[in-house]
Amino acid sequence: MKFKATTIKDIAKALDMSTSTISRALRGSYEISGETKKLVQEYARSVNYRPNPIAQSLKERRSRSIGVIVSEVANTFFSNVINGIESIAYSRGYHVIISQSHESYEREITNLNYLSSRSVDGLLLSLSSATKDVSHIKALHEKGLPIVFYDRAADEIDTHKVIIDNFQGGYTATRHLIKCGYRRIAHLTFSEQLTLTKERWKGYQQALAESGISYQPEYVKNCRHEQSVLLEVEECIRQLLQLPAPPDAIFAASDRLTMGALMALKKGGICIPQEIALTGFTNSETVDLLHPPLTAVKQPAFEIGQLATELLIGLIESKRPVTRFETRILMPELTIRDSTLQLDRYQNTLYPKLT
Amino acid sequence: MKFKATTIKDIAKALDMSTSTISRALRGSYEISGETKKLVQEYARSVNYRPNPIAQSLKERRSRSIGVIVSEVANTFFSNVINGIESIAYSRGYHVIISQSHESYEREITNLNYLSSRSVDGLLLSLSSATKDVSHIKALHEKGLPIVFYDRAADEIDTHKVIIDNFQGGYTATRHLIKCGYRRIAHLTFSEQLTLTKERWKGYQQALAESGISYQPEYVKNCRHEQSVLLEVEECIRQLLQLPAPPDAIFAASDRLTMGALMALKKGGICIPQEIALTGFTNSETVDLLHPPLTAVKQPAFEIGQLATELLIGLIESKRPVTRFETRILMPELTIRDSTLQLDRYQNTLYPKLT
DNA sequence: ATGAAAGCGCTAACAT
DNA sequence: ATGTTAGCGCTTTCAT
Repeated sequence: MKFKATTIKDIAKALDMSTSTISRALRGSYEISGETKKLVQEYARSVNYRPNPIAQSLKERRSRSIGVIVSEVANTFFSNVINGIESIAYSRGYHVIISQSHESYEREITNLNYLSSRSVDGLLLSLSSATKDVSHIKALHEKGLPIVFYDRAADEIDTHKVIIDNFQGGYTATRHLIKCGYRRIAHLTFSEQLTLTKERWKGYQQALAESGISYQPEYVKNCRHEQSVLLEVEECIRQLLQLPAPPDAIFAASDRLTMGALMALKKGGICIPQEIALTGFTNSETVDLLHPPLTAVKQPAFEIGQLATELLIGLIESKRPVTRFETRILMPELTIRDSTLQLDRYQNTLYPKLT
Repeated sequence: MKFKATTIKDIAKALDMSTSTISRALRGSYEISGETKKLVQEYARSVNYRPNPIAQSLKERRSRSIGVIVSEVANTFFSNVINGIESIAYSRGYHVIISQSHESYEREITNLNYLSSRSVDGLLLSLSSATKDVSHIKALHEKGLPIVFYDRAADEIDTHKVIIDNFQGGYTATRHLIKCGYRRIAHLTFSEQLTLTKERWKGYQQALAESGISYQPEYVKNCRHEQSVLLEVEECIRQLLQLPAPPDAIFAASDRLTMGALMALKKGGICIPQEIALTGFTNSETVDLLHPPLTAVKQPAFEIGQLATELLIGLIESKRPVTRFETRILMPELTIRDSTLQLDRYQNTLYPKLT
């Protein structure tokens, strides 16, 4: 069942030369006469010769491939990051190997081990939401494996990072709600150990504080992603609506939470934005087609992938060890649609003017 | 910058044994004494030894990895197929390498060459919509590379295939529209060379014929995916609506066409389903959250991935050449939502009764 | 300008 | 039960 491809040896035999001559001729070495080169290259083409990258990798101790760990490919944010990664990797001659952590710490470790032993030349990493301890990553990094974090980075590891301004994302979304006139704003957060979560949360708090709205801990609900997101979100929303002063708006900190909230509210027959406003992070491409179209913060996923890949390839191809690392911060963007409403009742002077 | 991992040689030196003893001990060969085995295995663990899969691949002429070509990871159908593939591959000890063809014939060829030269043990393939000629695939297949097609298969190549009953999908969707009372049903198709397209189209025709509705070629619009899908679909719909008897319903044959149609109709301010009904193929998970929730045909993407992977691994691990190939046909499922409406005006006897 | 030979890490046929 | 050796396909040093 195995098929055998043409090797350098085959060509050498056919042309009655040595393997080294073939190897050199194929790579255009200056030591080989033009005539021989031409002969070899033409013959190679005629038999459709392809160098065996496995053998090359073994020899050169590099694979010209980079490993990527995403949470889920079935998430628009990550699939667009992948497209960004591929666009750069492809043009620089690298291949991309993708694994999914499915938000599991164990799978993250398994994948990491696989990829590193598989001799990827570098790693593009976004932490799983379950990851609390990053020593497995640190170990690889200290052994010299080039790693670039994207989106969800580990503070403890000093390497290149490409993230977005999560504080700003949380701030802008919340600020928009406040400007619209909402005052009782709930916040759906996820994995507390991710810096990203904390930052978005801080942005939320800052926006509240600036407008003199007091921070209410009971308005903040953490979804641990331990069971079905939808169930978790439903439960959170149920609790929120049972509060003596239920929120008039929700800001969800992730794609899945945003969709979960939309689903849960619909299921509960609650009108958006009339009964409650909703905004959140999402990269969904059909956000305009939803009911209602969602006011949402979108991350520059494609650009994140591109930038991270450029940095990684820089690391891989650097002649001497890199010791100065940079953190690139991209800006998320809020698009206002119909799930948040400019409330007339706040157009007057009852509340502090907001600019 | 490179880091050097522990090799069998290192262990052999440290323990003063031969590399073959180490190799055998590590793989638990019966020829090695329990004592030696234990010693070696413990030492290996203590130095965190990992076999180098590149070297293993080179030696064994297999990589324990399978290549997958999808059109786009950023398409729910394909990302769910990938999840299905991974779930099986993972448990059988295979790794998955994903490439995207982006519906381009050239990229399909490049990826195919890369993957095959990269010594994947087998290939899971879905044709790009631009692929008309499959001789590049045929060549690989004839060389003995195990290939399983999923979803979009090449008729000319005799190998395992996992597809859905596309005829049934087209038939059921159209039939549903007819049952609702729609009579002027348009059909948005894509790449004419794909069998899948033809089958869905046939299903559409059959449903019409059974109800005595004459087939109107001007109701069938082909979108070539040559430019932005949205623009193409918009143009198609514009043409449809300008017909003397514009359609009262649209059946779209692919995910992107369905979303494109929804977008175009919304943009044109046309109400669904009041002014025109819409149904189509889609695997979007947010289909319930759309406005309106779409009546749609969903493909069992996860199962397709699983089944295709099982068949492929069967092929890879088969002792003798497989000559009898099977085509597994899964059933798509129509879910009725709000983008199609039971029209009262057709509840009477004006039109032939439909059961 | 070309060839011979070693070696990347691993496995396995063939000794012993 | 363990060691020796060859070889997977390629690159590269060292001869010639």
